[in-house]
Amino acid sequence: MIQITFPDNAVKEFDAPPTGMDVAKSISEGFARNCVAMEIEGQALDLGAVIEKDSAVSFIMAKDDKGLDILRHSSAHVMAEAVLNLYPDAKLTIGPVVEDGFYYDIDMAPVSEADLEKIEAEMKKIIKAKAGFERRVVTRQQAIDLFADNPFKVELINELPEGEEISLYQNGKFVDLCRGPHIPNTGMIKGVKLLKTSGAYWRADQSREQLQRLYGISFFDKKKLNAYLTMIEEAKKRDHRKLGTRLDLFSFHDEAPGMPFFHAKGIAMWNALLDYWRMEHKKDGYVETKTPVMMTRQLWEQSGHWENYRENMYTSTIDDEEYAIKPMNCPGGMILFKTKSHSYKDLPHRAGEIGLVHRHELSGALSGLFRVRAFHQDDAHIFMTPDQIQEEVLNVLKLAERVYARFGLSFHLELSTRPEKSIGTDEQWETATNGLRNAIEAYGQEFMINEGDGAFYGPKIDIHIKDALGRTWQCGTIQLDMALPERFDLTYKGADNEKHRPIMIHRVVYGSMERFFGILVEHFAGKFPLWLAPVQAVILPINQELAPYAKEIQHLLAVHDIRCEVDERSETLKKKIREAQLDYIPLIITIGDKEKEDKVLSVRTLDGKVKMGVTHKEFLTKVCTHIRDRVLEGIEL
RNA sequence: GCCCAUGUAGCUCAGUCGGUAGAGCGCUUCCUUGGUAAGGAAGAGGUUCACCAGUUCGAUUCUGGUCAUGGGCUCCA
Repeated sequence: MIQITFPDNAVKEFDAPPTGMDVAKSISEGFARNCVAMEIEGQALDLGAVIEKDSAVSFIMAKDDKGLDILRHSSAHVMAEAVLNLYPDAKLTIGPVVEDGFYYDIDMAPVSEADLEKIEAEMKKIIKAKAGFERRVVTRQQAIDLFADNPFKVELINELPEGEEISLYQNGKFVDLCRGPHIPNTGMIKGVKLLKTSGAYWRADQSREQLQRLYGISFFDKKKLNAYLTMIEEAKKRDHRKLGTRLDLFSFHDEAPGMPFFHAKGIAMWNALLDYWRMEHKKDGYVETKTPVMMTRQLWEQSGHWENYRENMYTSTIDDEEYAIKPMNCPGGMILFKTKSHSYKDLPHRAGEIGLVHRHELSGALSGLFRVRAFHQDDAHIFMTPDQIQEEVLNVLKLAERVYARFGLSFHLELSTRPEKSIGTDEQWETATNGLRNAIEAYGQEFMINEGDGAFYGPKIDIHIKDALGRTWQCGTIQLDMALPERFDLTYKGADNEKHRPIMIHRVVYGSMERFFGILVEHFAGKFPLWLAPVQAVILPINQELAPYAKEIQHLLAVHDIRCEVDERSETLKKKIREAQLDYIPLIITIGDKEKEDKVLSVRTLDGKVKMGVTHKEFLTKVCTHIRDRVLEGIEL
């Protein structure tokens, strides 16, 4: 007699040791159909496993995250099987589940798009067979013998800790080394798609074998797959590189790889972002500073960058003296701090800098505005006494919250603590880490802790924003620095008339202006809020006689700080409207004789609605207020 | 930096099984003077197909290299 206890404490008895599937079916057939695996004493097991003794059992369902992971892991097996069917010489290595699907690293010839389709078709055959995954436990030697022709698997087997059960999973003829668990049968994979391939090194080690990584995604429900594919399509349509070209915002050129050229319209947006930034920072007591782009080697040696960041720095020799182009703003900030003596009464000292930095990123890492070699950080260095840490960090968090909310971005926080390789005393780290932790707790938002992920010079808080498609991006960061004040011997005079070492934080909110710009393009899909839109209004005269009057109106808007163009081409009104809509211009103003006579405007907004007979005064008041308040939503006239 | 793919007019792309290139949009001019998502016609535009070599009578097309872009890996004091 076996007693099974369910999560709700209900108990069921079985005459003979049941499998998980038996137990699931005893609840109902429908329930069993949605079961993926089960959990006993915190261990995930196949539904096919026999329960030998009285146990508390909970089921992992298709709707659970864990269930989806299991499905995807099984999908990786199916993909591996399909590859082996088509390419018998391929050697499998590892095939884990990742955030967005699964992959399998395989030692084989490079795979093309067409090959991917073939593999996917083969997978569908396997899925149709609805075969189960059979688990088998073997000895280490048996496993090694079985995978004798696959050095990768042998390496993995040899690394398995002594005493660990070595299990194999068989699906059809295909056998793979695997811990499990797996779905009851391949028929549960209702939607699967292979997405892309890439090279990857065995064990992520450049000196090891180059493998082919095949990426795929799968779902229990075909509709979910379609929704996912639609989301990818949507993301492609929003691609900031495409929109950046179409909306005439920025471009890249061979003459400066990884360094964007901003066009007039891009800079209009850029300046709107900066105006806003300056306003928020002034409110919070920041001053703005600027330090040189290029400074001597000596400075970088003092800061430690020459030793630790050299390979990413651009250097140059002038008049027999070595210089480096700054990859970070902090050393310049140190020099600025030292231009005068400081009293504890002046602290905290908040010095902002929109600093242009250059970092020589690997050529293969460059990607639109998201990964560039030259970018502007909305940096600031805050110098303070140790007991000001918590409040200052809290202030930065509140500032970041205001800024992100302005764009309709939510965010979450992650705290990174002391890494193995680090400088400073235990006591310093404790003060610093507690300061950050207390600040987040005072702020009152949940946060993740990344143990050991801090910089070697201090702990940090990273702020990850979430965009309109649900993608997250790390933008803001607040880093405590215990190294630079030491290296530059920064001091302030305390109330005790003694010299003290200030605590310093580096912080950014946008992060990289360029990257944030790119994120905004994708977040808004090019349809920017009015205050940010590169062209806020376009004026369309219905015929050419009205062009001079249209220009008068343009002038009227321009003196009210509205970014405005006139489309005086000899095209039909329909066509000009269509093009203005496709350029996502928030205000489309048509000018005819009526408007001229009555001194009114007809205004079409992005939603396609047209409001006729808006007086000039009414228009200017509403639009200027809307822009001044940086309203996220569309304007109602 | 590594693997794979791509690189043709300002933009999006077609094409040449090796015989010195085409479309749509955009641009210019003309006709149309239009009332809320594409009016019509003509024309210009490629130092000739990213760059440099090689094979060939002949290369944009084949081969090799370089550069750039994209996807990933890696890196991220």
